Amino acid sequence: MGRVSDARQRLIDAAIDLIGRHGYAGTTVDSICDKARVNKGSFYHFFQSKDDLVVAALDRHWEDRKADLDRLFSPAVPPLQRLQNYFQNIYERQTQLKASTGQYAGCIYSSIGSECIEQSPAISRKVQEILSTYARYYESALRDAQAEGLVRIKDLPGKAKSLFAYMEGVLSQAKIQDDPTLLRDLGASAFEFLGLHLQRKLKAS
Amino acid sequence: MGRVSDARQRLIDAAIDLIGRHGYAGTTVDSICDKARVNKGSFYHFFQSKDDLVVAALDRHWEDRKADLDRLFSPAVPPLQRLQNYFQNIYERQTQLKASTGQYAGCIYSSIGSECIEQSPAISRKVQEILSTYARYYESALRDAQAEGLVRIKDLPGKAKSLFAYMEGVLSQAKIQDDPTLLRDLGASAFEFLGLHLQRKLKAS
DNA sequence: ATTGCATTAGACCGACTGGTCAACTATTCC
DNA sequence: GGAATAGTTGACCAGTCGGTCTAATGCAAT
Repeated sequence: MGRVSDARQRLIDAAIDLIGRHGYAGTTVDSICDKARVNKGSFYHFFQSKDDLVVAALDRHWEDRKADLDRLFSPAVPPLQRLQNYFQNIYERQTQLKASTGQYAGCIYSSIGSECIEQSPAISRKVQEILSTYARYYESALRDAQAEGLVRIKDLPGKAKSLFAYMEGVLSQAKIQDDPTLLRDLGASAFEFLGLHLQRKLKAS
Repeated sequence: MGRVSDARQRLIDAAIDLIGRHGYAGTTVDSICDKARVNKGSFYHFFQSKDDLVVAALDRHWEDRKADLDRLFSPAVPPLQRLQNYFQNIYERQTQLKASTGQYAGCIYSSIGSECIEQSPAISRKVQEILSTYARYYESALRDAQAEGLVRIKDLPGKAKSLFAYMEGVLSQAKIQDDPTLLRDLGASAFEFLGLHLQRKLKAS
């Protein structure tokens, strides 16, 4: 019953784009409405508040990203190959985003998270939830690699968190310094972090 | 001639604290004035704009931090020891900030930087300047370590940038996830990243 | 003591903030 | 075709934003 509309989706898409570029506080409800070609009243028909929209946008962004990760981290792929493909994917994603928006996007979860702690509990919780789910992909791949004797890691969950933090750091620095080299070498550096050298060990597996 | 005042300094201190917690856009000129017990008129007597204050605050923050770094990265200290002391210093700093403000502060340069690119060129430039100066400490220590045969690194500037990005990532994730473990293990993890194991190799140097 | 100037004070500005509201319109189901 | 319902519209709100302005104030050097 009633009419149907994709305004909700348009608002979410606009929010992801704008917040990715200008941050949470730097993005206004009006600017989101403008970009989505939606009136203020419609915004508050679909969302209770700005924070509500941001949480929905995070959910939606993660839904999309998760589909990629599920493919890249498929157990059908050898564990170290998963990581290599994944880091390659990050490089390609960021390169593409830079081409279309003019700058590296970094990680939207971390960007929003570091801005919103102490300001919006709802957003913080969502970001924390996404980031810890995200990091589990690392842990799983490393555990499989360990089981196959490809790596020797003492504190496996710790190493997974470290590697994840490294990836986040690279994304952040690439964005701030507008530097592609860190992103390009992300995979190779990550493998060194694991005590591996890309060419030799990967061929062996 | 005329009176003297420390209002300028109070404004900078207040800005560092507030921006560290709520970000650039999330910190208002009024809130800075309130915290510094300074009136709006005085603010604009000392600074041309909000951005002007932020740049001054970044300068001031870096001035203080630089003094610490100069001590920690003194050539009088063995190069790997410099890094160990430095990572320990980060852990202590963040722990202390968490105790006094209730949360890990992360890196104020990266936080502001990732928020202000595309919004404020002046602030972006300042952040980029500070971050690249900062990373030189890493490069210098690694070069000295290499010269003493303590590490074997092919792309030394690249490795320095990677290690720096790792540190930034750890700070960011520690802040968002409110997780002390990453910070505690930062030094040990960094040495693994360099292909070293803390206890053994450090004793050898 | 006076004068000159750095500083202080806070009312004020227009633009914009997140959010509300009531009237209106189109669609879908019966 | 007529309810019932989902979505649209844009004027409006109180509060806040970064920033301006003029008058007052007090210290420092003469």
